[in-house]
Amino acid sequence: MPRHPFSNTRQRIEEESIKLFAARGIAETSVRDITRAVGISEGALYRHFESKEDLVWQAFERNYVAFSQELEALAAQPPGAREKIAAMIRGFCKAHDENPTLFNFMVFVQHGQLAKMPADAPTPVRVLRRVITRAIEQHELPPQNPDLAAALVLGTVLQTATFAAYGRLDPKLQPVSGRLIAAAWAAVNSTAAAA
Amino acid sequence: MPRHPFSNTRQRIEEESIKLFAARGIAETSVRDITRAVGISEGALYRHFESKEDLVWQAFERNYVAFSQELEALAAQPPGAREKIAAMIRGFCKAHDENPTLFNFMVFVQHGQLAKMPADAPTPVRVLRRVITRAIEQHELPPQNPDLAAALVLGTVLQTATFAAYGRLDPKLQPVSGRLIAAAWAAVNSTAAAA
Amino acid sequence: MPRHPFSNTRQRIEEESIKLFAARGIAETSVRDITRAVGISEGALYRHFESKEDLVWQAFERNYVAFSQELEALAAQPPGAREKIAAMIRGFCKAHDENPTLFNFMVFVQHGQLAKMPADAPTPVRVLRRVITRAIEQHELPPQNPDLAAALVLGTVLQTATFAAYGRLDPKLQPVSGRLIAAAWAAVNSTAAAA
Amino acid sequence: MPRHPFSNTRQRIEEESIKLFAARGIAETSVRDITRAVGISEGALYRHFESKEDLVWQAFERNYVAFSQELEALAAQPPGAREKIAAMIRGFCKAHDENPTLFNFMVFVQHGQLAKMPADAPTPVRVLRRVITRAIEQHELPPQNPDLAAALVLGTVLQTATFAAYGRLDPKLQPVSGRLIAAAWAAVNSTAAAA
DNA sequence: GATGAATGAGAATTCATTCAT
DNA sequence: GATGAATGAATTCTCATTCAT
Repeated sequence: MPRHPFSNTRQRIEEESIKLFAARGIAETSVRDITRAVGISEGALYRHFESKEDLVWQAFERNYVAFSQELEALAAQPPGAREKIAAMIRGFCKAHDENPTLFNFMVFVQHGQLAKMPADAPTPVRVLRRVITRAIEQHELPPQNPDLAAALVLGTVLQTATFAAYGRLDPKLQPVSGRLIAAAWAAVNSTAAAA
Repeated sequence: MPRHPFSNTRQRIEEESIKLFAARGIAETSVRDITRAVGISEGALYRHFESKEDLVWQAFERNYVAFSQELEALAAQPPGAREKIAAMIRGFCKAHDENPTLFNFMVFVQHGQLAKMPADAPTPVRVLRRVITRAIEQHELPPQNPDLAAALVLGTVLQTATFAAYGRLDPKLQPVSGRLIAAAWAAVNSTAAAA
Repeated sequence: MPRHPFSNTRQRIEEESIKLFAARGIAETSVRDITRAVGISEGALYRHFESKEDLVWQAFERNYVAFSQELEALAAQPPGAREKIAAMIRGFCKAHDENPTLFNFMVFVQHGQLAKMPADAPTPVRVLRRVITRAIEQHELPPQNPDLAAALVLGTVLQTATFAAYGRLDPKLQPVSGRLIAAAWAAVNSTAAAA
Repeated sequence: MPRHPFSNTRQRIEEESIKLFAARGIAETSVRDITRAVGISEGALYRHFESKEDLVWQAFERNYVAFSQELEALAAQPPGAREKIAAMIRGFCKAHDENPTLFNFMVFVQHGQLAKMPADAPTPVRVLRRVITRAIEQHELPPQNPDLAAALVLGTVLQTATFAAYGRLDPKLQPVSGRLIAAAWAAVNSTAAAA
């Protein structure tokens, strides 16, 4: 599997794969579909990836790790919990708007790739959870299950992204990131009412 | 291969299909997998469903419509907007807890089945959106994009369900429904801060 | 295989089969197609026929023998060779016009049924050949290969029937039977020119 | 399973297909039969043809067009109507004798392929019909329905080919082409007797 | 690096036939 | 006589992967 610095074929395979995976799903995309989109022969793909599974993984892993690290960096900068969470939500929106296809692939289409991540790798959920746990410890947030709190924040962003993908909302999330931050912050600060 | 004289084969096919679809995905589940799980031959399935696609649709449609109608009924009863939304969230949690597999299939696994629903059929999203639109008109909620508000409510519930499916949260949602209601209500009442 | 005299189910199966066989071909017609056309269950067909193959054979044999015998009778009556051949051609046209579907099934669609006929059974070709052989012996026709002569007569009728089936000619053959007789008689009386 | 590096697999598939189609019929020949005859795997066939239907069509179309064009060329050369028809009949006989299997496939076995030919493509029937129409206009033939006349000529040749295929006549048609020409010419010059 | 024919396993589906009711 | 679910083999076709060139 040579990573030839002067060949962008590998890169193009990954890009086209992500497009097709996001549009139709992984199982519904054949190696033939991919190689045809790239403009290479079927055999050529196997110069760059060991298998289709490997291709899926590579396409996922690199981008997912990069995204997670970016979120991590964003969360590291500001001082308070609210600002950390706000920065992460803005990071989600920015990633989405810059490449909705990649965003949807990473978040919605990847099938079981998440389970292959090493247990200590940074992921958006883990980064978010850590910020929230710390905030609860520091009394910046009321005491609560940090996983549930993470779900509330994440749900705010991801369901909005889903609606955008379905055409039910504007394709751009950044214009509503302020609202999403306010909503998420309100949610994690809410207290259970009597059911 | 016994011929079960008093068993409803069609029903059993649907049930096993939903289990397998929810566990592995639709494309990843073969007709063979299904019929093996049911204990019939592959050909026998086609006595009950015209095609795999038809089976997916039948398994989805009936349950989805029933769920949507239940939500609709729940939203019709109480007077205020907050109580309507609370009733719906409780409905989501109840449906999830009663049959998480079916819930996950309907909400997360169905692939493109939603697009086959007639435009006027009730769906959870449409019911929720209608309640929210009305509430905004009646000044029970601040003025806002009703689709975005619907995403905030839905995201609260569905991301929690996702975390439950991943084992990151308790498998039962009903115990936290009060918290989800509070969070959703806080979210739709929040106001965008400066981004 | 009861041939119940008061049941016409068997008869209806044969009739619908012939229609379907003629329209689509034997291999292209399934038992299900047939039973649906008749309005009975799939299993019921096997009360009347041992197998699909048996059904094809039964549907062919009875009609083919009847047709052959009719031709034989027609050829027996008139005295001269020309009149015998004319009677047979008229018989072909009449059989065609009375039931084109049956005619096409017997002549064009039956696949290998002919080979199952016992070697001494009367068939249109054998009847025709015998008439011609006799005619040559009696010097009513010039000396020639009787099989080739039979082909010339038969080709005249059958190709016309083919064109009728394709809509290239009128669906009725009887109006042109006079012409067909003249053509066939001219053909068997022709002498090979230098090739 | 050897990979024949210098053999034209596509060509061999077509050839074996035609043999099998002519021997058993199209529906009665499975893809498996074909690929076994060729000595390749089933999947390999689909590298060369999109589907079995496509294979049938390709096998038919190319040969049929070639044959039709040859007939057209043969009919174009000689001056008189009789010579044109004679040339065509000789063309039929030559095509038959050179490759009876292909001839039978094109003429008798093809099922519905004819209907796929574009309306303006040359076919043997159209060529023959045109020659006859012209001959009638030029008073080289008595006035008559040109389609019926075409049937008379065609029937002469094709029924002879049928008898040859059934072993009822010599497998070679060219030796009797003179007789066929005389018979066909006599037929189209005959006048309807009283029926 | 690249090609594309070939493989072999497996996919969905059809179908003649059987059989408990 | 009739039903129709069930069978099991066969059919067409797809697909990830290999490999000679």
